[in-house]
Amino acid sequence: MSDSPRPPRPRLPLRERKKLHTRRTIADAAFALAVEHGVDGVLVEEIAERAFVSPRTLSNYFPSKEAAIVAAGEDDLSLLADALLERPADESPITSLRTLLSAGVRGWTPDEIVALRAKERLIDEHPALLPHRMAQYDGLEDAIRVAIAQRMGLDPETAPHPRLVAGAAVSVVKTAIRVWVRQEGDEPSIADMVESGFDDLEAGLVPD
Amino acid sequence: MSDSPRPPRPRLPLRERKKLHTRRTIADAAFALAVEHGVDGVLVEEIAERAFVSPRTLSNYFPSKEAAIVAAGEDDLSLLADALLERPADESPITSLRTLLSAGVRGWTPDEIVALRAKERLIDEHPALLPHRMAQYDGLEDAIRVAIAQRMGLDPETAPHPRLVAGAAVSVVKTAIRVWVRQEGDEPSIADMVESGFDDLEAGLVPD
DNA sequence: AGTAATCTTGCGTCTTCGGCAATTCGTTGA
DNA sequence: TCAACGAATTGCCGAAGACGCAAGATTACT
Repeated sequence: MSDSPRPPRPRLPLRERKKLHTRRTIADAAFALAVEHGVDGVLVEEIAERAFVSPRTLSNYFPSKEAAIVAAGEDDLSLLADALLERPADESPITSLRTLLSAGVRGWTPDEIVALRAKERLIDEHPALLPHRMAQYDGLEDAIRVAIAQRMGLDPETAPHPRLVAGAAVSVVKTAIRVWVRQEGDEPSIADMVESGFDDLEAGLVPD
Repeated sequence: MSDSPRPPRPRLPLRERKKLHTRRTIADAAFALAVEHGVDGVLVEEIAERAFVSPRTLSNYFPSKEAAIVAAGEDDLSLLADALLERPADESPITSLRTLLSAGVRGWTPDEIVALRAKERLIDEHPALLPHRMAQYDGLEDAIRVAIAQRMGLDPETAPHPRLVAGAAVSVVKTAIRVWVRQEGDEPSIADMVESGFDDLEAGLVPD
């Protein structure tokens, strides 16, 4: 373990960090209240109050109550993108993604996992949330696509391959989460499911 | 061409057909007006009027103006599901999907293709529409997943494989559309792109 | 034909979304 | 350190939208 001179992680200016914090606070408040009272049982006013901002400010951060709720617990996509770019240049995209995504998932704390389950249940119960969660997955896909295209020296907009890889990888994560949420206990873990999902992908999706 | 005794396609009762028709009329009106005046340049009242229903009725069909706009031109998922179940039992899911999806896409009329391009542009310009389009793709994925699981005798809820296959197949379609919309001319066709997307998938998504 | 089930609609109400302008807070350069 | 600039927060307010409810119209069933 050499302490490699970590490329200068440009520390965010205070203003940006504050924005991030506000955004998270709002999302967490929205999510907690939604779990407690149901999606339509909570007013944006209440969410704003719990997050110590005005309703007007909440509007600046999220275009809708639903978007705020779903945004809770989302992890930072720029980190994933950075990590993707730092993988060995000769590694295949799928391998990079397998490594990073399964590690990322494995790194979730028990609290985060509990929250995830709650979030899934909430979404199942409130169809109005679903579009926003799907848009979130699409955002993840975007981040992956752009990073992969960059790694491969392709145009992120028009190259099909990075899009496919990103879409498939996101499907693996989505599948792992959805199946995991529906199963009885906590085993197999989400990370295990991500791994086997990638196995399936790399085998060309042939049944068994 | 033997006229195979097509399993009795249960003709929909009048009421259902009427509902379908209303739904389409509303969606088409919403889409047309949105293209013309922009998403926020059109009132639900105007959409309702053009679709010969009351605004209140529009609410019964769609939970939001955005959902109505995006619903325009969506094709019937039950048809795809039926078709999937009618494929030879020994065919692999991926092969079935390749066949049906590329045929489906190839069957789009020029008008539908023009509309598709307009729809994509509209969504690009109006981020509020994106979540709803994503939810649409998720609906397609659901239909595929359930049919595949049924074909394979698996539980649609908890079996990972059908979810993965469905997700990957939808990614192929999504990719084909998005790339096609961004390219200069109309060639290669969307159907060609679907085919090569499946090639890529079946090869395990290895780069070239 | 007559009854039951389902759709449509109008009305009223509550909520949300976002423009605008004033204020507060963070950043930057001297 | 301080001043000047840029950015975020907030209050106010109006325009729409979403939906419960109940009455009337339409379709389905026997």
